[in-house]
Amino acid sequence: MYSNIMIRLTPQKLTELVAERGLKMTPQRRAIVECLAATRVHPTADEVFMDVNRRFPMTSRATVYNTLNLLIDAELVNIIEESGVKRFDPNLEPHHHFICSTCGMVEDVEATDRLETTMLNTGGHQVESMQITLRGTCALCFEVKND
Amino acid sequence: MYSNIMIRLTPQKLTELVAERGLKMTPQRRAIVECLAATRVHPTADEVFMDVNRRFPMTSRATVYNTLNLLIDAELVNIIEESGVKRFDPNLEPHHHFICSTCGMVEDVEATDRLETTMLNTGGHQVESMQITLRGTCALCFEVKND
DNA sequence: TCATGATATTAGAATACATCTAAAAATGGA
DNA sequence: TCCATTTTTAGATGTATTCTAATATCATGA
Ligand SMILES: [Mn+2]
Ligand SMILES: [Mn+2]
Ligand SMILES: [Zn+2]
Ligand SMILES: [Zn+2]
Repeated sequence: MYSNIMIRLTPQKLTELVAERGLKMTPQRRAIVECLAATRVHPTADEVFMDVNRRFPMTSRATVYNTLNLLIDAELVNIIEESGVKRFDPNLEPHHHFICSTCGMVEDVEATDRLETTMLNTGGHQVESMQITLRGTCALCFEVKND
Repeated sequence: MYSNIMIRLTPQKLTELVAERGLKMTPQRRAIVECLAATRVHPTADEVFMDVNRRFPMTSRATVYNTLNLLIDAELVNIIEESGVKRFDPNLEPHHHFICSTCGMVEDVEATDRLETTMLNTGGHQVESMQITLRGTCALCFEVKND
């Protein structure tokens, strides 16, 4: 379903980030990155917090938020906002998203060359990124609805 | 710059909404809708609150939020989330957005037929809408940066 | 017109998510 | 191992939004 050449945040990338910024490697940072690297569900900060605490209790929310913001700043994770919460995306491959209006599920949608070459008139602004969000009803919710 | 056939929220549409839902027409609702109908800046709830209060003091935040949510629910305004705040969009014409990473300005970008006919593989989900967000540096911020 | 019941508005409390603080703990190089 | 520096922590604070319940307004029809 997913190609294994997908560009992703990995624990190795954390090591590089820590090295090049003169930061320190800590179990919390490693646990947060391992959690992100292992998931495709675009977790919220709180979901990361709960997941990390399952394996490494007493990790604080502040550390989770600090680390997530560090990774955002280093462009090793992307951020998606939906219904007032931020979701974190470790998939670095340019891609888009489908969001289910019923269950809130966020799924990756492969980017096509056709759509990347934007024909949009952007009124003289410098465009640096393009993100497409598709909304609708996911296959599962659609099935449930027509039970 | 903007076509005048643009589909927009109008005070008349509020009147229809109020009628078909058995709601009441109030000065607050009218003022909020007039504020939205007159702007192209995609205001936040607080910006609507302040604008409405300039002409109609003592309007509460609760009423602004209630009315905005009523309009969202009736699909007479759309919502854009950016940096943890919701922005409200009375432009009902299908269109996209450019967001300046420097000043936060949100500007409409015309939708093209070419891009509307999505070629994306959506994994069997029912797609109901598609929204493109372009990010970058607006012309003004770019000019300031190269002063 | 006025009374009545339904709906809307209000100020402020409550909630949710995120950031900040400052004291304690952990890290890694000398 | 020591120590300066960085990180973590619990809880406080901030910010955006929703909730509450008392009061005000509206619209209907007697
Ligand atoms: Mn993704
Ligand atoms: Mn718009
Ligand atoms: Zn769903
Ligand atoms: Zn700008």
